[in-house]
Amino acid sequence: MIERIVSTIELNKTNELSLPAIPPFNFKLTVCKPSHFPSGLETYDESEQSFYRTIRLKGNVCIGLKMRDLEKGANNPGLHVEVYSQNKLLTQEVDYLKKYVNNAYGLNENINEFYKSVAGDEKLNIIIDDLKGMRNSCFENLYEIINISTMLQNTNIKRTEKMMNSMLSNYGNVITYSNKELFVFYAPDNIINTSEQDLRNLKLGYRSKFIVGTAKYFKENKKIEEEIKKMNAVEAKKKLLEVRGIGPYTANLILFSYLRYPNFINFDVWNRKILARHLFDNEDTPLEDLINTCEQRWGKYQGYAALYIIESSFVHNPKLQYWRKDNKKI
DNA sequence: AGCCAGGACGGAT
DNA sequence: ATCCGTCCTGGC
Repeated sequence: MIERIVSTIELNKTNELSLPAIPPFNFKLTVCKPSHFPSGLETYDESEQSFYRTIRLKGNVCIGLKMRDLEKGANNPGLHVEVYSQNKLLTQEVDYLKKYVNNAYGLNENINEFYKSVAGDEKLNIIIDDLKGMRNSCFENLYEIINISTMLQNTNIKRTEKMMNSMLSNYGNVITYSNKELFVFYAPDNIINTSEQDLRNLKLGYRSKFIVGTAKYFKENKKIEEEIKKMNAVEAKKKLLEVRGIGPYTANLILFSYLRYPNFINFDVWNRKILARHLFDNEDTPLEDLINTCEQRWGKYQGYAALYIIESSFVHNPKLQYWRKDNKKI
């Protein structure tokens, strides 16, 4: 499956964690979003009902996670996590990992607040009942989500997948654990000596200079991630837009997915069509009308409302995957 | 062969 | 403040 340009690291199970979630919690839809493209960083095993995901800890430690539903009943839900690594993790590494997973899937967020705030919206509530307990998920750190968004810009998903695969095979790591083989995302250090031309050869196009620039930016601004987390949404957006390669679309994606502000929507052409269909039964609604309607109707939870509508359309429209990859109509 | 889709940018207005 | 040509690749 994976082109082995880098060597594979074999990992063993070294720890198990139980992470409780505030109910309701839908394991499958939280860890494995129907709209997400296959990246090689994660995979869902249907027969085991387990989700495999990799992570690079500070200090360049490659980790594999195997997650399943805690299955403690509706009142006591959560995540069971098996940790695979070369060496046993230090206590602070385990603590970091717990916090990281907790935040990536919003386990401590009370999703009932969103449900309450849109209780009057009948059409949305049909979707909510269907996907109940799904949370926003972003397993990437700031550097990784910027890289992915850069590769999402100005192209279709098929090409994004190709770019990701080239980048991961050339600059990431490959780990094997529990009979799965997955990539681990590269870090700024892995890119810093790469030239724009190297990435152009991998068909990253004009994004090449942004990817190289982002690695340099993170090398020079080591505190950027914690700084942005401390800011409010308006400040964070302003800061993000200063990074070359991040525009309004990418900034909104990061504000919603990664920083978990529930009121931001990334209006790419596909989301635009899905939301316009839901709201107006007309794909070609002007962007301005969409923005205003989402704001009026769902206010501070408009991002979450959009997430439910978008994921729902992927669940119920098998053609959508195909359409999204090839830029065909729904 | 030539045209178009897809975000970000930067220069022009 | 807003508009528009350009960047790059792949698909038609």
